[in-house]
Amino acid sequence: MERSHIRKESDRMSALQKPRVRFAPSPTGYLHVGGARTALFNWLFAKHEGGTLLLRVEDTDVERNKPELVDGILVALKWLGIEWDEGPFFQSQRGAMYRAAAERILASGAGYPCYCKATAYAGGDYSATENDDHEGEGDDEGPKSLKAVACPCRDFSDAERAAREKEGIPRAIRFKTPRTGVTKFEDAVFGPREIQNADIEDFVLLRSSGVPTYQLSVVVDDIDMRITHILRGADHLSNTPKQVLIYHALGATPPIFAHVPLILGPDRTRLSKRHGATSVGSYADEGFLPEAFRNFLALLGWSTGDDSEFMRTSELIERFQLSGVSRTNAIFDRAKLEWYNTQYLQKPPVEELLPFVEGELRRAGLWKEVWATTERAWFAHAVDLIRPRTRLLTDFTGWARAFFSDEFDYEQEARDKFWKDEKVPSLLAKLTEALAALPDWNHDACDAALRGVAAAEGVKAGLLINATRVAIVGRAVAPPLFDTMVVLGKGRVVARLRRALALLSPR
RNA sequence: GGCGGUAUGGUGCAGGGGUCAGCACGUCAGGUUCUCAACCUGAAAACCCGGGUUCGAUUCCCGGUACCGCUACCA
Repeated sequence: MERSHIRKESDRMSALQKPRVRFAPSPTGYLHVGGARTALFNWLFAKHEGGTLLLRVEDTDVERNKPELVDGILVALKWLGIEWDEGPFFQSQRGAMYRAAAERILASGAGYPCYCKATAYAGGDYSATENDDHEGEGDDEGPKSLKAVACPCRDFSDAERAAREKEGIPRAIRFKTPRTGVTKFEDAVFGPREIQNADIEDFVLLRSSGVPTYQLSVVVDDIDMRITHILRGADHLSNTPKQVLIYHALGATPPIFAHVPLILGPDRTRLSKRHGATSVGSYADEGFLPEAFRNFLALLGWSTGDDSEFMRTSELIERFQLSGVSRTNAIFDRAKLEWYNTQYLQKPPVEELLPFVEGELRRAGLWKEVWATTERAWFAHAVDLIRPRTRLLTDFTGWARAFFSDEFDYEQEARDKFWKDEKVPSLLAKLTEALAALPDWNHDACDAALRGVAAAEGVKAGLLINATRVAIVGRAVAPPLFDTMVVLGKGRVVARLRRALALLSPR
């Protein structure tokens, strides 16, 4: 795997070789929008280049990981339409490989055993002044007020080590970072990077428990899995030099890095629960379409260079390039997301939308099988009529519920607004008779019947139209009335008018 | 504190040594309509600050500031 000759071999073929990328979530929570965006970029890049996407679960931290969360992450990725070609692989099952790598580094002299009690020699404040950390966010504790200093074990003699081994003191393995020189690497987004080795501490590779740290396991896996490009959050930018050091210690050539800027909340702080929904699952539940979400996410930190905004997934894939990735953190703008959702609800052919509406109706327990078979045309027609006014899939079971069920409420504001005229009951009664007598049920016939009643009663058609809308769909806001009547059908319209009349004139 | 990164309207992105600094979302005001959405018209709204370099900087360089990240036997 980390054999350098194999590595060189693949480098020689790199021009012909398709990229291999990976998305490597850690199961410490649900899939959040930042992770989703990283996954999306990896996927778009792989698709664009005809490469391969791997999924790797980074679950080396026994304390923090919750295996039951893995499934939720996979489900969220699938919802997003991101499919991986290989994996998922679990780091928790690859321990032997990491331990072997750590031992190799130790043997080569690039690492050393550390017998300190875990974090025992950490000391000193980052700052005397900035200890203003507000508690309560739960997610990021950790000794952020402590600074690691050089470990004394680095300079132990063989005798000193032997003594501790004999005592049976647990041993971690640290990287012996050179005290001089610089470490360089290339980042496709941030450009060439160079940092002083003196600024890199002797980080731990293998915990005293024998479990590897992130720094070691990523590198070992990325080498083993022949990853060619690492696309990940910019929060890893400062860690990269450490990893480059490990690559070298293992005799491997580092891949190309591409760090993507972070996504922040509206207050420019790291996105967290306090900003509202941050998990992609919650957006699915709220009624967002995966393609809309993808389009929105893709343009967070990436652009085509021209002013393209609405791009179907195929176009995203076609146009995605690392060179278009921005270096500035982006803020998650829900209003824009909603705009994208309306676009995807309204622009594509109705057929594309049908499965999603079906799903929504099923969730609400309103789905009827005939809509998939004998009444499919009706269903498509209804959806097409409703969708110009929708922002979320849940609108289909929300304000548009009356199209799919006879059980619906009369919205209070709608009644107050359009039923308040005292002529409404008698108007609706006359209209009911007129409609019931109609031989043909179509847009123009309904239109003529209603306007006839309005004219005969000396009222504006709008008054009756609005009152009728409330009567048959229970809402002030709904599609044009006569179209609605046609979709609902004569029987239901008349029945609903009668029901409304009963409500209006209680005995 | 140290190290690193970033800085264009409220937001997401363009742009670039000389432009009326562009697009989109959002906002506001009109128009249209049977409600609402859509649609049409119009409006307000930005190059962080200070030094350089230059005939000329929003653009290039340096400093400051702000923000973000890393600084864990977390990832």
